[in-house]
Amino acid sequence: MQTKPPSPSNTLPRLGELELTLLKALWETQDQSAHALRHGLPASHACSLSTVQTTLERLHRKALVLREKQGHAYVYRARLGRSELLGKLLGGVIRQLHTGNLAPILSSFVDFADRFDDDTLDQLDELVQRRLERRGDK
Amino acid sequence: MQTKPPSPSNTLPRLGELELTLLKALWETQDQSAHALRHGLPASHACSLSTVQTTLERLHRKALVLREKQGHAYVYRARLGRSELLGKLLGGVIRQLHTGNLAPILSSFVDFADRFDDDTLDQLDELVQRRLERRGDK
DNA sequence: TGAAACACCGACCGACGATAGGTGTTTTTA
DNA sequence: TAAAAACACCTATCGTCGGTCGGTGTTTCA
Repeated sequence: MQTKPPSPSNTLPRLGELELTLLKALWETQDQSAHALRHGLPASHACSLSTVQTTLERLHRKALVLREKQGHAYVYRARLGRSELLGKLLGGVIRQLHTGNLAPILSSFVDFADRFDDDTLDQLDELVQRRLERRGDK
Repeated sequence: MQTKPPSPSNTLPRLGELELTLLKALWETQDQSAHALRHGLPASHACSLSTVQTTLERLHRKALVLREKQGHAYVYRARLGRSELLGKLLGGVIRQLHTGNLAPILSSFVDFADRFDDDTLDQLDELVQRRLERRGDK
């Protein structure tokens, strides 16, 4: 019946649907107010201003958005770019499952890329090559 | 005050700490009973047999483990390998964040690989090459 | 046949995301 | 300048989920 220190360890910053929607909106257009964000919401996520504000508050606590008083209202801005966040999340998932060597992870990802789309694997190849070259320069 | 159909859409099968621990144990040794699993638990996760059973039950509902009656007790087995699960989870995260084109995601991943370790990028290159070759065969 | 092992049910807790009303302060406007 | 609009901020409720067990009934076995 005892509740153990409720696992703060393993969890990666969980993102809800509205949080994600707002982040995406901020990636589209930086520096938006809660009001503006609310009106940019797809009809499927319509909700009150309060809800948007609370959610932005949470995002702020999670250090995923920055905000600044502009007049008497806040203006929000994503703190991480989409790719940076993605990197963080991928890292989180990977850290949960990897066991010392990364090979299975890399393999999974290549699998994923290959399955996703016909030329995704080529894109990946391209990126890796460029990265390898750049590294050679240093 | 209305609660909207609480987002069944975007979420990927969230995994708790104990769930993950049990899965890992099953990857180490297939076909274990709840009892055996319980005793294989690291001291930091010690808990009652009921807890292990409930958690396995959830894992079973999530289709992450298979089970089979052996005598009158169940014997559990991971349904997905570690890499398969990882692929699923990665796919989930990616699907949450991608916006039509995968380029930023691939780029993030290459970044990640490059930062992780000195030869991870080479490993990745190796895997991509092999995959490209295999594809050429077909 | 009695004890041990186990599945199954139900219960409770804390965390978290979504949702929103109310209050008070600031800004704008008529 | 006084009323109205826009906001931040606080608080509260709800649903879901993972973790944690106890109790009860059934199966197995010594």
